Amino acid sequence: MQFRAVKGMNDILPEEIGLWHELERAFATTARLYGFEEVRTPLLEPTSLFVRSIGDTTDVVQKEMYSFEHHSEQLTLRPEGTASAVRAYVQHNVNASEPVTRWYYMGPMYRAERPQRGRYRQFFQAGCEVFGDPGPACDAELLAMLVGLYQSLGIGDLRVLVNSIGGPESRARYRELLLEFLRPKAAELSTESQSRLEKNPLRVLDSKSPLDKQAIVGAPSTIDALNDADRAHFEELCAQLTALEIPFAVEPSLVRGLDYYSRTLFEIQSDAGDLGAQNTLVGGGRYDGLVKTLGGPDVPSIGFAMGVERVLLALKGRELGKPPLVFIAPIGNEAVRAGLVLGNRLRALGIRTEVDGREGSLKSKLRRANSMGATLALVMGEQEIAQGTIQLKDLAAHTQLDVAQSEIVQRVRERMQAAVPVEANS
RNA sequence: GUGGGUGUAGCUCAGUGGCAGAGCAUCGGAUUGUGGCUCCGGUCGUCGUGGGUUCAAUUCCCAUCACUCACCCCA
Repeated sequence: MQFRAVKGMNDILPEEIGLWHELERAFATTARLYGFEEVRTPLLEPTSLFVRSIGDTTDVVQKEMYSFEHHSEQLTLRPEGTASAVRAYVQHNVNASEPVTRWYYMGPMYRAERPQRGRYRQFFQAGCEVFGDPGPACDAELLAMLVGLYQSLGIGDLRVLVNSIGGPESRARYRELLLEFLRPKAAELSTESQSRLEKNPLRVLDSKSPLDKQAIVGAPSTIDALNDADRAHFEELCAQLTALEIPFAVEPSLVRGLDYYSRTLFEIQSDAGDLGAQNTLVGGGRYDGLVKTLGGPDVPSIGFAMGVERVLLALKGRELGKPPLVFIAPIGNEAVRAGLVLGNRLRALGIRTEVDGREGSLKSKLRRANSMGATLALVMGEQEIAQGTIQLKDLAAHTQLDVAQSEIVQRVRERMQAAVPVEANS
């Protein structure tokens, strides 16, 4: 019996982990730079948390959650991060100790969708949430942060899309406007859209069905239905983005699928790298009513989540240098024992070291040293042991010299000092 | 849930109704103990699985499973 990873869940092998580390570090560094602090919440939450926050008419809740019962508790593997963050924010009364809270998180999410490029059943999200700031300044700042992050990673072809669906009042009004527009055309819509027309008419807007695209031509835009306060919020956001010199487009068809959003919605897309049809790197928006919905105080909030695998796809093709390494090649038992001791002395100095204790020819060991991208090789054979030396080989320069055993650590340290520390690119 | 594509060596893929192939990787040799390039050689396969047609199936047919891309939806 040959075991395989569960469908839609991927192993991340050492070959690709370097890019993950780079992205994780870049995201965390950027988020901290903007005043965010990390939170880690459980992967498992009460099922009702997601039903309440995401909405029971959404696809995520209706057919994509990994839910089960354990000792008569209904539990779900988190399909997204915002609900958990809000739950933790409310549970710990965070609003009582500070007026504004900025959190970031990273971790796996679970949705039982049909996998394809850029969409997996276990996938990683990196996200930020701001509690207690009604915006629009923090809305603009989030977008500035994201654009800066992607640019610093070298991802090109960025498209920043923004929209506003307004608060509850504007949203209700828009719903009616849209229904008035669509009802006469109901027969022209795709069957999916027909069935959800009355339940969730906004979803028709971002349908990719040609029928629906045709039908919504000339439809009222969400912007048209905004009340004065919502409109002022959105217009100021646009002005701030312009001031920050962030190119953006107002996209009236941008309506997020999760029910909790209000006012600002945004999305950043790219066609860089190997991204397939799933070209949305990050999506987010404001959810001013969610904290209250989940039993907390009336605190306005905004957040985003980016798909880590998608950002990685956008980066694909980039090579990372291997971290510097000292490769110890001892021949014979006596040399291997000495090599083990030497290896630990070097590691104690923070020098990444591999000891090749295998039986085998020196040639095979040096071949491995080379394929590992080692900076230095230390040859310890009969000859060296006999004369109390170790041969220090510089793999790149093709030079070698015999060094007394008593001096080898010092010599290696001098050679490796120029090299980048292990953490920097591993 | 719907539709398309692909399953042959560790990887990327050729190929044929009649002995199973290449490149890369790996291992060894050319150099008794010296890596990158070069040259020579070796190892590695139930040709996804099950059934059918046939003297003969990896090839043709049917089924099935897996992977993959796209739709839906989403990050």
